Amino acid sequence: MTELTNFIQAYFPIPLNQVETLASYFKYKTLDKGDFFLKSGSYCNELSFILDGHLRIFETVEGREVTQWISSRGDFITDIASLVFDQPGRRNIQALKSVELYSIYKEDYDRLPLIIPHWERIEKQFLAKCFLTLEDRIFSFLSMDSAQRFQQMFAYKPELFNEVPLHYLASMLGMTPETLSRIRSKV
Amino acid sequence: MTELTNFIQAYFPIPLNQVETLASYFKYKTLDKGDFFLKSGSYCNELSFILDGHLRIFETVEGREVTQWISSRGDFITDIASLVFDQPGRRNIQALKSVELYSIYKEDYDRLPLIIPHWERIEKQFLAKCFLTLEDRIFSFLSMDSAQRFQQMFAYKPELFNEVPLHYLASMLGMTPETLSRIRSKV
DNA sequence: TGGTCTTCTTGATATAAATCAAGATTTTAA
DNA sequence: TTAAAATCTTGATTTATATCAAGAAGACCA
Repeated sequence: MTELTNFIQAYFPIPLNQVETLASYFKYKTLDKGDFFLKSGSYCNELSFILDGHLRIFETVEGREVTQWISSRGDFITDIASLVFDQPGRRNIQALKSVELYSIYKEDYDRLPLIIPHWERIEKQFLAKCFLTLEDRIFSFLSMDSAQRFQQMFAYKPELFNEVPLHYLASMLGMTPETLSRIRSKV
Repeated sequence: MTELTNFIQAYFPIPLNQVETLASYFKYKTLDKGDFFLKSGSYCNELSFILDGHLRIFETVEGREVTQWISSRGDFITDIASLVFDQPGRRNIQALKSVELYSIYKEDYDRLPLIIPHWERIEKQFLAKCFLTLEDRIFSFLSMDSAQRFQQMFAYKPELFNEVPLHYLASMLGMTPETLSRIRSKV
């Protein structure tokens, strides 16, 4: 369980004893390659922490799959529309390899404000950080060409490019697999 | 002041008497055309509500201005990095016409959790909604061409296209003014 | 009022990236 | 172990969009 507590500490600025308390609500589980963490339209009733493996967030648009993001070891994964607003999940989330997770389920998650002091504030700050990250990603589409977006992503998460089929990464970067291949061959 | 309370009610699900309390912290101010609400690198110490006019959020990249977003009547405006994390503002925010605002300043803003019950939760939900909006915008760059992005934006905020110079909108949509002009001429 | 600046459009051309196609390599599964 | 499927690359071609250029219309101002 120590790995989980380390990750929690990295994300949430709370005292050590509360880290332990928070960690105690998370339950270990695994997904096999191809399993769905969430299917679009279903409810997502968990917030999960990825211990190992990759989860692809995607949607099918006019017959082709558009990959929004790939989450990996050290990332949290959930569907905000479900978890925060009790709405149907907006995207598919599928394991690209076998995945190890620690999950807190909605029943426990909803009681965290009563258990962890200032939980709502901590969560607000967590969401604010996500907001800044998404803003930067939008800005990258407004200001960079394909090669620059590749370089930025490669600098940010180099291991992805070994561990995940490249056509998913191409989609996530807003380009075709052929374009990504040609960009890579020039470096 | 009733307009402000209406807008607050639309955004924040709190009882009427608290709406009044919250509204009492906001101060009216105006900006002239061309004035900066925020300059990149400076601290933004206010959360503001736009009563009238348009504010353009942009950054200069390699000599050219990239417009990230244009906020209008009914929108909130601030810099999250400053307001939440006390960091320098990330973008320029400039009035495109004369603008009327109601602003709450950081000193008061920071005390809201003590004044408005469940304020942190309300704010968390507000940020979660922003998160979903930004996600959708990212998805539009992954799945749509220029004409589709134009149509989506035109359906969402048609009045913008009368009231704001089109080259700013083009930049915000990730295309050149010429491309936007040609797309428009086909409709 | 006239003149300058900004905005917007339109045409010609260039460029980035998509599409189509095929082959090579690797992975998966029977 | 082998066949099938998935992945990745490379080349040829097409398409979407950017760039360059010029002119028209409107806004702003001295």
